[in-house]
Amino acid sequence: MKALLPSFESIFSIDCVIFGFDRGELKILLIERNEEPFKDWLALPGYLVAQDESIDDAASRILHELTGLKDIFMEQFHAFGDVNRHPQGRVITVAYFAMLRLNGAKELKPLTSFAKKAFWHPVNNLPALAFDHSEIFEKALQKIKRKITYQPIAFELLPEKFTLTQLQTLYEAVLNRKLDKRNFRKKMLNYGILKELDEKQKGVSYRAAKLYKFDKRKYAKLFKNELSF
Amino acid sequence: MKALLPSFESIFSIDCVIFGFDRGELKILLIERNEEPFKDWLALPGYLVAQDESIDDAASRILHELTGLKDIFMEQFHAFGDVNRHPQGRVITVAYFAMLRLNGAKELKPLTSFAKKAFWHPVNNLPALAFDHSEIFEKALQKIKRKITYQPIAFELLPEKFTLTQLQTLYEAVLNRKLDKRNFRKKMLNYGILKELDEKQKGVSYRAAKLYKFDKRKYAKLFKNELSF
DNA sequence: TCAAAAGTGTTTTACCTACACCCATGA
DNA sequence: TCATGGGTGTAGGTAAAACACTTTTGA
Repeated sequence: MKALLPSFESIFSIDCVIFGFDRGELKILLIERNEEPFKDWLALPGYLVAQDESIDDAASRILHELTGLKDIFMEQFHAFGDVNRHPQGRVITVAYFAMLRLNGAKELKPLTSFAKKAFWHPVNNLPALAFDHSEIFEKALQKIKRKITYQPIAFELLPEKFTLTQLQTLYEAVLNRKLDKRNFRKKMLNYGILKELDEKQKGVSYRAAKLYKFDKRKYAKLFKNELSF
Repeated sequence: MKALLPSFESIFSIDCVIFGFDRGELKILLIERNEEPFKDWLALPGYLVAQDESIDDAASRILHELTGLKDIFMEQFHAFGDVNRHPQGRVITVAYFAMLRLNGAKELKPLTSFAKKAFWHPVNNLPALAFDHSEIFEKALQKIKRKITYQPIAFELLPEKFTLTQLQTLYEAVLNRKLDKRNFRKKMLNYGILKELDEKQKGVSYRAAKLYKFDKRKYAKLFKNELSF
């Protein structure tokens, strides 16, 4: 029966919007393309999916090959399928996003010649990007803005130990507005998902702040309960 | 330059999860397939996308051709791309959902022979579906459960004029639990997005309830403001 | 007059918001 | 000793949750 039917192959791609947070600034990961179309343009890390890999697997592989980053948990957020989004024909793309801590020297090094280089760029003043990647980026930004208000995804962006001020700065960067310090701290501590450490910041020329850790165990418990109506 | 590059065609599909609400029961729209693979199976309305149509356009066309329904606003919610989800080869699918009022005789009539028929089926006790459609349906259900708590999508499912009890029954069906009548009414009326009509229910053998309309103008104003942190 | 659903208020508790000053530290 | 960010409390308003009885209507 199957033999009577045609057999399909498909061309489609994955694009990744990877957010990082560094010295108070929200950034995303870009590559410089080394192949047509859009050779030499800046673009989101993205490439075609192989016939024998699931889209989730493809996302991990592509990110790794183009940037050197591994074991990043990405979440799918939208498929982009305008007819002319790719100059060579019909290629839809499935977009993923992730949040990533930039604690120091996570090296960015493309493993293929498809990308000349990979680098972090502040989300403000992004240059024009290849394909419809600017649109994809905007949609991802909207997504995390919303998501950060009901899930503590922010912790992915910080080093393991962080101060409340760092956490607040991050929220302010994502939401793009100032928050009240006292209210912010109260609310965060009330969630009960922070572990206070017996440790303080070091190497600052002012009063050292307490360090905190994100308590994944408590978080899991908290968010098992569905949102209330 | 372009001529040097290969030109792509792609095979991929759209599947639609259409929710309806009828006499206190949440339902979805299914078709009975008339073609291989999965001939004679029940499935979500879905088909392959043409090369020259965007995925949003394809979703509308496919729903129309398989069920006769037109001008339904659908929202994309997820792409499914496991390697073996389609027995004929690599076919990823982009899934859309919509909520729809079933006020009486919206006729379901496939325009192509691809579907033998289209019909509504209660979401409880769904039979096995073709491909990975059960998984797609589950994801859509999760999606609207969450969405109904922060956006009044429920109104799409009700007739233009409805009673507060009907509205509550709908929320209870989607969320799958009982809600407090007084709190529900207070909350709904407080949103200010309901217009009270000078009309009452007819043909019931008990005290007739007031009818309400959804006030789209006020709703638009309310939800322009972003969620507060 | 009965059955069935409509309709209605209060209290308690939790959370949000706005707002300003002293403290600890290293340079 | 000074500059810098760390750290703290309160009052008022709003919304959520819990909870039970009376009213209206048609059969």
